[in-house]
Amino acid sequence: MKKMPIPVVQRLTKYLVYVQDICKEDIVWVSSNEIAQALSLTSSTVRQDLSHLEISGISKRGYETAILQRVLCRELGADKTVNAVIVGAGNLGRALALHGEFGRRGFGICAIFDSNTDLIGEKIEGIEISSMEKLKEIVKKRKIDIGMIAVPASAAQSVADLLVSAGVKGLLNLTLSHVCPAGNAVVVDTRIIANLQELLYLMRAKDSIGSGVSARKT
Amino acid sequence: MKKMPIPVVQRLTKYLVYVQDICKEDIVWVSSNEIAQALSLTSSTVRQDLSHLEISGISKRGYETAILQRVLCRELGADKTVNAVIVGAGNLGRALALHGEFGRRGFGICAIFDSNTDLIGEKIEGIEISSMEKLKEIVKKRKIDIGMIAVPASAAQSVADLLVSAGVKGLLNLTLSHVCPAGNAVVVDTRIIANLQELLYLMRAKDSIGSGVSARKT
DNA sequence: TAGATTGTTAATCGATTAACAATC
DNA sequence: TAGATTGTTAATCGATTAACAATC
Repeated sequence: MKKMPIPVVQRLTKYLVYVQDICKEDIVWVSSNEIAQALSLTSSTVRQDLSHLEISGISKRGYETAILQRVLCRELGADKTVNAVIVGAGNLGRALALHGEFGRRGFGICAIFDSNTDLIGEKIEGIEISSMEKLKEIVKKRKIDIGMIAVPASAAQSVADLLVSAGVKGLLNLTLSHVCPAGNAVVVDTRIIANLQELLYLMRAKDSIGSGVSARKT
Repeated sequence: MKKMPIPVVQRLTKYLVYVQDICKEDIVWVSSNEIAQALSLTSSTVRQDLSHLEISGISKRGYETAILQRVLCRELGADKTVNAVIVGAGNLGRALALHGEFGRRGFGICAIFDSNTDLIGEKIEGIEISSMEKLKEIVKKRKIDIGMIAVPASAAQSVADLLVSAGVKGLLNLTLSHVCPAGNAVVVDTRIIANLQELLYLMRAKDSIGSGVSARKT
């Protein structure tokens, strides 16, 4: 029951989205095979993953969608609101603040910080941009758990350190550079640009566009 | 030399960012151990990964940063510009269009599409928002390779199908729902929200915040 | 009952780590 | 030369897949 492997956790987040969808369509039962089909997985993987949860399926029917949704929510912590702040009020930071999905998923953006003093006081979605000097105070006072780093790559590490010293427990790094997990905070990278490069590699691997480097060896 | 595992490709993108950084600082040599330290890896992993590349290090010195950078660029296709379009001119789509990092990394945003006719004609960073009806034509004419999906989750699959039928070879899915790879296009998910849930799980696993569900079993 | 689907164990597959000879 | 670092092989570790008895 304890300590799921990361790949399992990542798939659970997919199951949750899918199950929420079909719940809305009033589908009551779902089998491991249906989940697998919908998410391009195998039913074996799905059953293996779900075995980490406090849920039992029923032969010939599968899993009750409502229960599955509830259990997944609880396991992923999606049933509680978590307080987060965004550092960096550039395009990315703003998009995050404006992106309604966070709120819907239980992530409450409590504040936005930026080092550009011209921006201080401006409001985004009702959330005021504050100065970096106030970060520590606000994070402490409002019991912020998560900091999202949306600053230029070169500032990422110092912002991470500041957030952790202010008491944040988890960091979402939207930068493309590596952030060393200071203290015992956890860091997860979003890696949008790395994802694009990964995509490019997969595309070329598939039908060998480009490069044309014929593995000269011997 | 062919077909690297995905985890290796993902790390190569990190190496590239790091090596570009230290190149700018005029550092000429870097050892597997230094790379490992900087990116929270082991030197063994780094050497294993670099063995997939057409590069040789030198005992006692390591790898020449300039060469390493060049080889990584080539391997990841980061040395050529790739044409991409964004579908969805909401907050996320706009942030992507405005995010200079794409351009700097060789991803040229050629067009933005949206189904909201009120937005057609508006310009973002000099790129005009076009109607969905023009997608096929523009993708074909401008030889677009990559489509970024920044629409509501419910529309993701149909947008994906449209992009693929227009000739796109790769899809970056910014939605939180699963996109089935149509045709032989490749899909990579960014999963920002899933990343947040993963982060939350890791945070709780670390110092057991929340849940408090004591694995009742037997 | 017959057939479908779970839950779980065992087998396979793949990735990471360790170790060490080669080499600069 | 001595010591550091590569490149690579082998060992370990972990995740996915296959298989199948249990069960509804």
